[in-house]
This record gives sequence, structure tokens and C-alpha cells, in this order.
Amino acid sequence: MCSRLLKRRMENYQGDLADIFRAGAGPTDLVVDDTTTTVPFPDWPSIPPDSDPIKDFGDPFTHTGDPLLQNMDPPLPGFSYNINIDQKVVDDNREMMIKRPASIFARMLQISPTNGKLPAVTLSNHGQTAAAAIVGSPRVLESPPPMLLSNTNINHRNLVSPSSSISKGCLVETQISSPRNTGIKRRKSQARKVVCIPAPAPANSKASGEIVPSDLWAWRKYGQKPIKGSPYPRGYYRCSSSKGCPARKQVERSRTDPNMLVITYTSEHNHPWPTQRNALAGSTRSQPSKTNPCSAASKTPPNPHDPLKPAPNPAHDHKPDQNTVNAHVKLEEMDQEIDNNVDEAEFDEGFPGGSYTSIFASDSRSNQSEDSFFADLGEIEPDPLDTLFTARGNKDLDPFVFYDWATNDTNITSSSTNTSYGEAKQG
DNA sequence: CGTTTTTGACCCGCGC
DNA sequence: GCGCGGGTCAAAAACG
Repeated sequence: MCSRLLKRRMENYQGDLADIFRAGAGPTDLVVDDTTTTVPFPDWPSIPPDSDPIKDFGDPFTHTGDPLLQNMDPPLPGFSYNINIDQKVVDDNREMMIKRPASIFARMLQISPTNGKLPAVTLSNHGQTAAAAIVGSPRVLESPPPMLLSNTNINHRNLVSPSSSISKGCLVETQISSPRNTGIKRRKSQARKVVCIPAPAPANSKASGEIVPSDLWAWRKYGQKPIKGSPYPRGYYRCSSSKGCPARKQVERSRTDPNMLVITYTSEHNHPWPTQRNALAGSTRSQPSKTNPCSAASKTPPNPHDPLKPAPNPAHDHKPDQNTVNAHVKLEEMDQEIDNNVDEAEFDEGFPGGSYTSIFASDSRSNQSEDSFFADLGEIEPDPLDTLFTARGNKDLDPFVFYDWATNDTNITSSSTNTSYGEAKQG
């Protein structure tokens, strides 16, 4: 009783940013500067295969090979976006983020909050694509493309977008929960990364046995709540790779578009991405991997030796077909006006470069990461229709079956594999 | 046996 | 101050 209360108090006390900082790599180093830098996508190099997992840890998006865009070729010229870079103290992670935006998210653009309310968003990636969507507004696309959102450590105000010339794949962007009261209130002050992806049709979404793939991080579900206004519940997950890891994520189906999944990442991992994850008892519950050849295959990267250690250069093996992954952005909950440096600073603090860094750490891992990541996105909780499908490990239920991340529209590169929920029990 | 999922209860931020 | 709604806790059940 008391302990719990005390515990809570402590959590609250350290709340948000505190947690983030604590988890971050070089917390105190952060100095936010309002400098804006424009970085042309095309100039961004790929992530070297030897990225330092430790150094990169924290941000699952940073070094991820871009499943949606890497294959984009040729790239669309003229893309660029502004990044708010801390030029005074660019911690390693951030620096890498900027210099080596190999991941989808790393390359993210910004969504200008304009008035602080559901801004029209435009994104682009790698100078190759751009897509736009407006949260709260009618769907932009006819069919739901993968949609990724995420906040970045960049200035959310200066968005340079190629406007609507979107193309094949696209993605991303940012979402910031910009606190009105900078960092005082716990909930609203939390910076988050929001990722939206097309979800499988309800009927095909995870069955009771669901498809709960995951990224390199091990996520453990710790709660589920019905959300007012939404027929779909929201699932709450926390990182189980490491005790005390503040990383959290919420998975829910878009209320406006059941075909979309909205994954919100909160806080960051305070540990290196797991080098190995074992599916332990119970962990496979939602991971059909063993029983699902398809998923196993999909999740198992090219490296037959170690699924978690993809072959040296698998980065291109499973690149999604840009054509099949039109993505657009959508801002979820840009609930606060982001109109001051404080907010930005806070935001940055929220993701001190280390946040969500290494899930997809390097090219050498990207392949798997990609699959894993998106697979992870497939997690969605109890869908009314889920009960219609109870077969676990049934690849047919794999939400990603519908999205061919490879170049073949009919391929199932999915994701749903297993991997994940087992707590990384090294050994 | 160890881990995850489920689920009701509790806590707390926030708006009125 | 009150109530709502979201986020988390923790015991029990499920799973391999």
C-alpha cells in the first residue's frame, strides 16, 4: 500500500523528463539551441553497418533502415527539411540522427503545428517521397498507406515540404505532446513518438492469438483500456528488455480509420537494444513464430546464424516496395501549441538523442529491425472482430500480410513473427 | 517454472 | 471541489 503509493510519488516526482533524462545517454549534456538547420535528404548517408549499438541505443528509429523508403529510387530531388539542431551540444545520438538518418524516423520531417492545432502535415523522406495527411481531417488517401508518425528531435516549426507531391512511400512525422505548462504536468509534458501504420482489416487483425510481433525491444503488455470515443481499446506496453526501462508504447486502432494503427512511444529505452531475445514461456503467446513458418521467416532476417544479428548487409533484402507503401502522415494529438523554445527544449530533452535510437540500429540489423518494427506495429488489442479469429500462429492472420514490405505485392514479408515478447533473457 | 497476458482497481491529471 | 478519463498496478490465469 504505502510502498505503492510511495512508488508512485517517486515516479511522479521524477516524472516525464526526469525519466527521460535518466534514461538518456548523456542527459545533462543537452543544451537546446534554437538553431535551425536545413538538411537535404539526399545528402544523408546510410547508416554504417558498424553502428554502435550502445551509442545508438535508445532510438528505435534512428538507425533503422528505412523499410519504406530505402528502395526509393530515384529519389525525388529538392527535398529538404529543417532540423533544429543543437549546435552547442549535439550529443552523439542526435548527431547521428542528423548525420545518419538512415531510418525512417531519422529522416523524418517535421510537421508544422502551425497554430498548434492539427496542422497540415507534409512529409518527405530521403528526398524521395513525401506524403501528407492531416490529422483530424478527412482521410487523404483512398486506401490506407502505412503511416508513420513520430516526433523527432527537430524543430517542429520549420517544415519544409515538397508539398503534396507525394509519391510512393512516405511517412513519418512527428508528434509532440507539447506541454502547455512546460514539464510540470506529467501526462501532457511527455514527449512521444507516434507511429501510424495501416492495420490489417479488423477481421484479419490478430486473433485472440493475435499477431503480436515486435521490434527488437521486448514489450510487455501491462494494461488495456477502452478509450472514450473509440470503439477500440488501447493497449499499454512497456519495455521488458530491461528492468526499470521507462520506455512505453501504446497501441490502438485509429478511431477514425480502423485500418490504421496508432502506436505511441513514450519515453525511451535506458539500455542498449537487446542483442538477443528469447521467447520464454508465455512470451510466445502472442508470437506465432514457432508455429508460424511465415512469420518466423519474415522475422528471421537473412542471417541464418542469428536472427537478431542480421547478415552483414541485409539492409536491402527486405526493403519494402515504395509503391506498395504509400505512407502519409497524420498528426495525432498535437494537443498543445508548440510555439516556444521552452517547448522545443523540453521536447528535445524528452528524447535526448538516445531515445528510440537503436532499435534498428545499423544496416546490419536493419533488415530485421524493419520487419520487427513494423511487425510490432501490428500489435493491436482486442478488436471486436478478433474473436472471430482464434488461431494463433496463423500466418493468415498476420496483419502485415497485407502489406508487402518487399517488392512483391503478394509476398508476405511480414512481420509478425515472434520475437518479441520474451524478455531478453540473455544466456 | 518463468514469463506474458488479462483485467479490475487504483491513482492522478485535467477540465468544468 | 468534483467527476471524467487515461495510465499504471498487481493478482490471477495462460502458456510453453
